[in-house]
Amino acid sequence: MPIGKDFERDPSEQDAFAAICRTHRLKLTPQRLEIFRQLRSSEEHPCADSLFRRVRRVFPRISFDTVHRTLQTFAAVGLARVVEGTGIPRRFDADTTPHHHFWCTRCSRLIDVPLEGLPMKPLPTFLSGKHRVMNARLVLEGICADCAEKKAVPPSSRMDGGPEIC
Amino acid sequence: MPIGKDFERDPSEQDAFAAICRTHRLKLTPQRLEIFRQLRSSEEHPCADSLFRRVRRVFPRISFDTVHRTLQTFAAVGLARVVEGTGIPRRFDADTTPHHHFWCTRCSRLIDVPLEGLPMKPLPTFLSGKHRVMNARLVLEGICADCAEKKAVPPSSRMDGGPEIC
DNA sequence: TGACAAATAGGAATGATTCCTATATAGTGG
DNA sequence: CCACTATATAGGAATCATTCCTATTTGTCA
Repeated sequence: MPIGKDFERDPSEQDAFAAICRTHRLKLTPQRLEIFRQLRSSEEHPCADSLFRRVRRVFPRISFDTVHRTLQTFAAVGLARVVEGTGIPRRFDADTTPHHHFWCTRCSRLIDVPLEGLPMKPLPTFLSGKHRVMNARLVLEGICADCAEKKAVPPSSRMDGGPEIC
Repeated sequence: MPIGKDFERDPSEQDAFAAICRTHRLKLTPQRLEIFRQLRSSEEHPCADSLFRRVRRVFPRISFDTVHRTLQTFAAVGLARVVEGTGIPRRFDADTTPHHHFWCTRCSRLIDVPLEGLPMKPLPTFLSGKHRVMNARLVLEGICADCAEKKAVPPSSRMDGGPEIC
């Protein structure tokens, strides 16, 4: 979905981004603006390294960490979304019957969600008549009840050495 | 969903697993059986390292690689599913309006899927009245049209050095 | 303008995953 | 039951994404 093109040519682009930054109390740095521009103008759901290579053409001294961290910031304030690659180690399920999962983004716990809660339509065999669909994953993200309770207690202070996250 | 307990006590467990292995032309090794047992009897969607630590109690000399590779094999033949952590680098999307994605498991391309294709019900605010839901991700997995075409050509033999996966 | 909190650059450290190679073993046919 | 072969395993090394650390720089606000 090409949101990018119009935004790119819009002379008030910087103003718009400035407003968004102000809303989220983010400092308006030229690096951030460029990272945002590049992300907005790309349609292929880029990874941090891909954006790093592009932004580096404008800011040759920018570090990968800055790009990566900025993207995380964008995701945290709702300026972007993480589509794939949540960063946690691969998690397996022996139950191959259709069901969904809830993922606690704080403790990484995964909880089964039966289909009754969120019934899914039969998957299309082909997307746009071209791409073959083999499988689907629906993950609800949020904070589990346990984490909501003990939100003030950092994991490192737990007596049992912290939760078994997987 | 506790599939595990019954299976664990079932004396024909080994026979069942042997049959499955035969179907998929996998050799029936004691390591594989034990990994399968442990995965089946766990309800927390474990990662490879967690299973490695458990299986090691039975096979002290087993290597992490064996556990990890075996889990991948199970996923490939449908004996297990990968719930989270697809192993690819984080991918970002500046389009935060509700939509889904199709992920080509061969070339890692991500393609937008508009809601019209698979309309999603409004998300529950709380799951089981306890877990707060903030977001949802629906990813359809499969093989994209491009990859289906050039299936016989390994990526390394492409003249352009392979696709830009992100 | 000056002070301060936040952000950046650069590099090092971490952690998951994959690769490599020698050895072992399950499955198969004689 | 034996030998053969393809497959699987153990162990360690290499790779790759991500995160951490620290000194320096820079927006922002008074």
